[in-house]
Amino acid sequence: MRLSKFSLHTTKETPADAEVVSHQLMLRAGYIRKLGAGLYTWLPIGLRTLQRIETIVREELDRAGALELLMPSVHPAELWQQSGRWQVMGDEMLRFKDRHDNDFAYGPTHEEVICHHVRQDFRSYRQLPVNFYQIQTKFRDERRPRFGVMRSREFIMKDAYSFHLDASDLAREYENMRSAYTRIFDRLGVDYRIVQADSGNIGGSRSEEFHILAGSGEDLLAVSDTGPYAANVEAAVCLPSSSARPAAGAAMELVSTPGQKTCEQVSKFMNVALDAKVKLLVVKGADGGLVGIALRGDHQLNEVKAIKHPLIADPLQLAAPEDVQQAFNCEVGYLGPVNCPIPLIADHAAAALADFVCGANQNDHHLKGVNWGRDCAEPQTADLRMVCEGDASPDGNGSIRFYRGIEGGHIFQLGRKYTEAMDVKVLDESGQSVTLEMGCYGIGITRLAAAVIEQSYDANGIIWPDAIAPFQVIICPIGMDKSDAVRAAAESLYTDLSAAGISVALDDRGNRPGAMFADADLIGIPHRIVIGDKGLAQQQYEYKHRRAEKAEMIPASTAAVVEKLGA
RNA sequence: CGGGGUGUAGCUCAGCUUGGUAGAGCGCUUGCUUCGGGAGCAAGAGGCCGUAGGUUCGAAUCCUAUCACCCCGACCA
Repeated sequence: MRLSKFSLHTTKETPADAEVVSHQLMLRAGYIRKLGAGLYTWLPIGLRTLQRIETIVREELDRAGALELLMPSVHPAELWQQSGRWQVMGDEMLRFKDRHDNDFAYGPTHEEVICHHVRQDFRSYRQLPVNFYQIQTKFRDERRPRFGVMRSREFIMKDAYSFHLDASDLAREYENMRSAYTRIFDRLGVDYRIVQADSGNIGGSRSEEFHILAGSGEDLLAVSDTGPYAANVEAAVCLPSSSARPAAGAAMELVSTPGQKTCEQVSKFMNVALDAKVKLLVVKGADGGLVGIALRGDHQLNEVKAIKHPLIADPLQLAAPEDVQQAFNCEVGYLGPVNCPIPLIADHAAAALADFVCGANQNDHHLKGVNWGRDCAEPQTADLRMVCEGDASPDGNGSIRFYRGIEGGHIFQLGRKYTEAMDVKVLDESGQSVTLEMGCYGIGITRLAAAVIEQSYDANGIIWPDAIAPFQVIICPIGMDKSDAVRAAAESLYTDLSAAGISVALDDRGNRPGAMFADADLIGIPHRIVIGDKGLAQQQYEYKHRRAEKAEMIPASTAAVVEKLGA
């Protein structure tokens, strides 16, 4: 491509409303332009990178045996009403009416539509298993779009859906997709981790996320420092301590703690460590009443775990202060497990404490030297807390460290959640009607482009991995308009590389060298060839890799350039 | 959805407190000189100051409403 004809719009200044590096660089390098909140135009150079990502995804999914199709982005409401998600989805789903006053949604995901297709066309187990995918624009009306295309409202996603006669075949395909994703992320050339995940609203059993590690990532990952364990903190398991609870050593004692309501205040006031204290949260129970959750003072409640507990209401709701006052006859700051008037669940770590400090269920008072089983009932225990850095890894191998990640892919074994609601069945070998097992597998295409940049840039701009660069190599001729030799050499190299099927850009815009180099660095082309009279006099081109400190001279031949590109 | 902030030239912003009819840098056009890390000089083009009301002799500036966008939080197949 000749840059003089490529409509490349780079800028020196960073647009004011870009927070993260990838967003700033994509705007500056002319990859994207904002149309509205969470809405972006992909300019020609940006689209080239996007299409290269799509190509990798297509190649690996095709290789894994998935079939590409294309579903509508506009969905009739009936389908979503049938699955029950018309009500569940809330404002995140963009809804509108057509001229006949019928309800529609712009598809945020396609489980309903693919289920509809499969129930229409699939009759027999002989037609299974099957895995359909599409690469398509989705819309989710995010409450707060941000970080450019990392969290936009309209975005391009690869979504795949597989259907199976039984759970074991679903598990087989899940592994198949998992390795296809591994190949995709390997080919993208990024540092990523596969982490155990919560399946969220979409439901289902097993679920893993593919995260690109980056400090600006929105997700926190708990990763073992020496072992293979990795999980999104939402899903990270906290095991009970292996050592037995110490024996009670102190007598229970009432302490006056006027005005000391938070754990931090009490800890300071009584001069006890935060992790020697038990705090009590009160939430709505599944039966409509109140439930107490006991946590160690330094721990935080994990809401995802909490709502899965049978006694706790989903969604999680903190009890109103008036309701707590009524049940405990004291204020929220002084609650504790001793004489607790409501059902109580203790996190493993809180239940492992002895001689602990807690609220006395009496205003302006706490208790110290409290022991489970002696001063109050042995509690029902559960894993309810957020994992902490330094915790033992649940697989018994190493301890937990935190990383930030950008979710680039997510794979789920959905089971029958949707196929049951949507009535997706075939006849099996014995002529029995069977509800199918379903899996779904997503990759955020547009987000990946930004995520790669978050991991690969420097002060001068983007540094693309070869696999997804918009051009492999850029030719920068110095003084092309003045020197016939330079022009001839640049044109001939450009023609040769193009003919060899190499994706090449020729900067024939007539810019000064500094401007050319600055643009080449900013847009992130991995290889650069500079052609000038000085070098040509020695029969040499100058070669520089985008990551290299210094340029080097190579023989002025197409073969020498091709060799560099392959290296 | 709660809290905070910003809308002035293509971009980044100043001007607003104390009302008097609009500025800078970058970019763009033309010419000359330059030409290995975003060149210099000169001359230009470009803005109903987000929108609608109101106050005033007079509003970018004060008031009200509204819209858009950004940040923090909550939320997130």
